[in-house]
Amino acid sequence: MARSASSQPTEVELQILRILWQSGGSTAREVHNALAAAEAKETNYSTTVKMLAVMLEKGLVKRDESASPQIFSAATSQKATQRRMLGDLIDKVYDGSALSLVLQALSSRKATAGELTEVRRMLDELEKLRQPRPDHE
Amino acid sequence: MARSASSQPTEVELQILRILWQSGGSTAREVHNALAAAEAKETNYSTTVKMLAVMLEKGLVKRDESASPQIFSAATSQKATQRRMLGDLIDKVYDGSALSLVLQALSSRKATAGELTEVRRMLDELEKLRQPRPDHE
DNA sequence: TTGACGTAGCGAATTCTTTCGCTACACTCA
DNA sequence: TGAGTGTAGCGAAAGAATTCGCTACGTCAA
Repeated sequence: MARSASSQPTEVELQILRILWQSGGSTAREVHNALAAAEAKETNYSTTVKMLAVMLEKGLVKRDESASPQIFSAATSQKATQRRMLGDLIDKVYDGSALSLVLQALSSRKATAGELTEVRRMLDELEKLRQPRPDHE
Repeated sequence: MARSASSQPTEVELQILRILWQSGGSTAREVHNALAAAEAKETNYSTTVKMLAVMLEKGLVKRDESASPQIFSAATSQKATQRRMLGDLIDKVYDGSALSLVLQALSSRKATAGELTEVRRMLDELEKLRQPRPDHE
């Protein structure tokens, strides 16, 4: 039976997901090579295949079996995964305060002027959105 | 020998750290109670003690043995841990782009007007800081 | 056909985290 | 003093994630 994908993807799973997000879809061999290239990871090819099998069982990846060799791709978008993991971090490490996370992200990593401008633009947009509906559940 | 604290604190370790950050220092019993209160965690008291021992070995917590009962406290500040974990998330899930994390944090969790103002203030400050030293490593 | 090479998959070993049972020791108070 | 209560610690079980060895099967070229 498929294991539940209850919690966050693990370390290695995340590495694989990143590869798949970037490529859009890869064979096991391609994933393995990318993995080896990215990290100093010197794992066996069958380890990669096993990880893909586990992830398939968990529902983290999809597989096109009609293709040969089979093509794996991420089951969830990068955005959705980011959102989930971000929310998790906020809850667990920032006591639920998105604000303090944002402030820390802004201050700790030095942003370029262009990036700051971008953030301002986002702020403007958010405040525009607030006007029409001053209060909603 | 002390295990290396190479990677991130694990799930339970983080829960314990949160308790210690909040209290500033607690006995094993206090940690255990807080743990039980926070989660529906119904773990044995000796499990908590063991976790503290493991975390001590990893260097995640400090212990005042002169006190009785002993007092445990976090070895690293919440801020420092936040910074490390945030950096980690940015690297691993946001391809190193702090900007896109910030934008997503702002857009996905609806912020209050006050919070948005706060972010603006931070932006102002950051841009002020940029002026005097237009470029530095 | 058959040998070389690559993909696919299973089961089990290894490693790390989380859990607990059991023991020892200190302290208190009737 | 000694029964009761609580802290401290050890070693090992249970669980989860990661790794690999070995086998089966397809394809392709000599």
